Amino acid sequence: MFFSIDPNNGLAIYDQVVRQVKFAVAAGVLRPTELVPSVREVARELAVNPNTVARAYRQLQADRVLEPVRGTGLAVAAGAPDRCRRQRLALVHERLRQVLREARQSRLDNRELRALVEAELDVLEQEESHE
Amino acid sequence: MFFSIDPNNGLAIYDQVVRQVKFAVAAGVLRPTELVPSVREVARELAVNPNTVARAYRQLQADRVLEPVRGTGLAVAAGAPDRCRRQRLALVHERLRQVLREARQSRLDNRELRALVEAELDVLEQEESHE
Amino acid sequence: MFFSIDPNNGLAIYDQVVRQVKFAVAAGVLRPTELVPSVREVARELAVNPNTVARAYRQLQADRVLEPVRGTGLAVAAGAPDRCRRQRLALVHERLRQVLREARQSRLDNRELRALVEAELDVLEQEESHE
Amino acid sequence: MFFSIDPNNGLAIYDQVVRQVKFAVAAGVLRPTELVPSVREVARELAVNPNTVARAYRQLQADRVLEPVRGTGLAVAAGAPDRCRRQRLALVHERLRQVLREARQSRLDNRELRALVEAELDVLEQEESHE
DNA sequence: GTGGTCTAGACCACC
DNA sequence: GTGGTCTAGACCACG
Repeated sequence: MFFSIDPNNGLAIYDQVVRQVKFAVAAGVLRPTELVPSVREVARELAVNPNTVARAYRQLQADRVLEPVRGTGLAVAAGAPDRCRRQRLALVHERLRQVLREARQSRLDNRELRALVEAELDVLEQEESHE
Repeated sequence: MFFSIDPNNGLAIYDQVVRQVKFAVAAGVLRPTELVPSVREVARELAVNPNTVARAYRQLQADRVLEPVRGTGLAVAAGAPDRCRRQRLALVHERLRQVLREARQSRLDNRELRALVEAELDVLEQEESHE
Repeated sequence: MFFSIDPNNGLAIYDQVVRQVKFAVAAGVLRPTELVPSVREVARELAVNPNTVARAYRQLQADRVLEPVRGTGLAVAAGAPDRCRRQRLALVHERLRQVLREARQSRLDNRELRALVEAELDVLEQEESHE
Repeated sequence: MFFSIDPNNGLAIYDQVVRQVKFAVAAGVLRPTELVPSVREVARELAVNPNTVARAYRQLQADRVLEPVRGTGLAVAAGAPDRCRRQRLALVHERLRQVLREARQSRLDNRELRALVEAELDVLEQEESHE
């Protein structure tokens, strides 16, 4: 599936779902008119309360990423990929900025920060290659 | 002064205070036996409720970074610099990892992520040179 | 219910709650995965401010006795019974030692102290049999 | 000297001083008309703020254990030994009861409690013989 | 409904 | 003046 949740992310679970759906749409993994998995299905897979998924889907409808198809479910909206692509960088940027800002308060200089980033990127790459 | 709070940090205010005190101790800005500014003083400067600062200071006592000097205030504990230095990297790492993990889910590759990081580092540097 | 508070205990209310939860877990009255009564419920029963109970529960989380179940409440943690059993004697010992130390300063000898203890134990037994 | 303070006693420092003076008077270590050491002297010996000792002495005057001798200092009052002897047991009893009450809540039975008390009495005896 | 955070303001003990 | 405790009540996120 598309989603993986980390309860200790700092981000609310419903927000993680929202963001990941947007990422999937931006990346073309989910295409316009395509149906997203049902609230219950996602809830089961993520071992999360259905209300939480429902809330994420509600948010995604408000953001015009999903739209209801009567009697069928929720589908990716027509203009969604564009909107999501535009948001994607901003979403990541925003969080990255907060973290780097704090890192600077901790008196780490740019060199040390770059090293940190590289170390983490390596970890991520390893995780991915193991899958 | 030492502290600056960002309400949209994702982190609770009391947690930001905790982290910044630890950073200050790790960096040697606050030295053992030195008194930290009083709850009321910090609360005034940050325009925050004294209870919020008190909670941060309570947490810092639990973490053995601060210790009470009866009727006088809170002082940096003896072994605190070591403990804080050891924690500093971990604290930053932790948050950085979460953000990068999400960034990868957004299907940005390492090259793009590095560009993002560099862009943000530049922004930070400019901010600092303007001060 | 589990808890009973004595405002003139010398101990802070939140601390009494902390200790009693630990005792209950040590005694097996509260078992792992079991939910503790909610902050609001305990607050109502003890006629105490919810924040006070919340503080106790926060402390118990820091001590890894309780752990959050998102949106559901707080549950007894897996390793908690062991931890609590190990702490139980120490907690009681600690307070007992302080009192006996003072009692000796009052120049009561061991014989008189034992008599005092026996007298109090009798009182307690009577109280309990009356219930 | 008469006094020894334990900052982690749970009891306020000034209260510990009050109680110990009463104990000393009850035991005849301090006799009527005898001068007690000056606030400054006690404060120095206990490494405590003079205001704290002053407060204790104020309390002791209110309790008619000490009385001022103009231009000289504070002396043990005439009826003080009787009053203190009567209070002594009550003071100790009170604290002992609280501790034992908590101990029972921790589900220790009388046998275990007696063992605890004996263990602590032994510790105290050793401490005293070492002095 | 749950806990988490924050605000506002009280009182106390200690220095 | 200091920190510690407690109360009262608000808002939010999550289920």
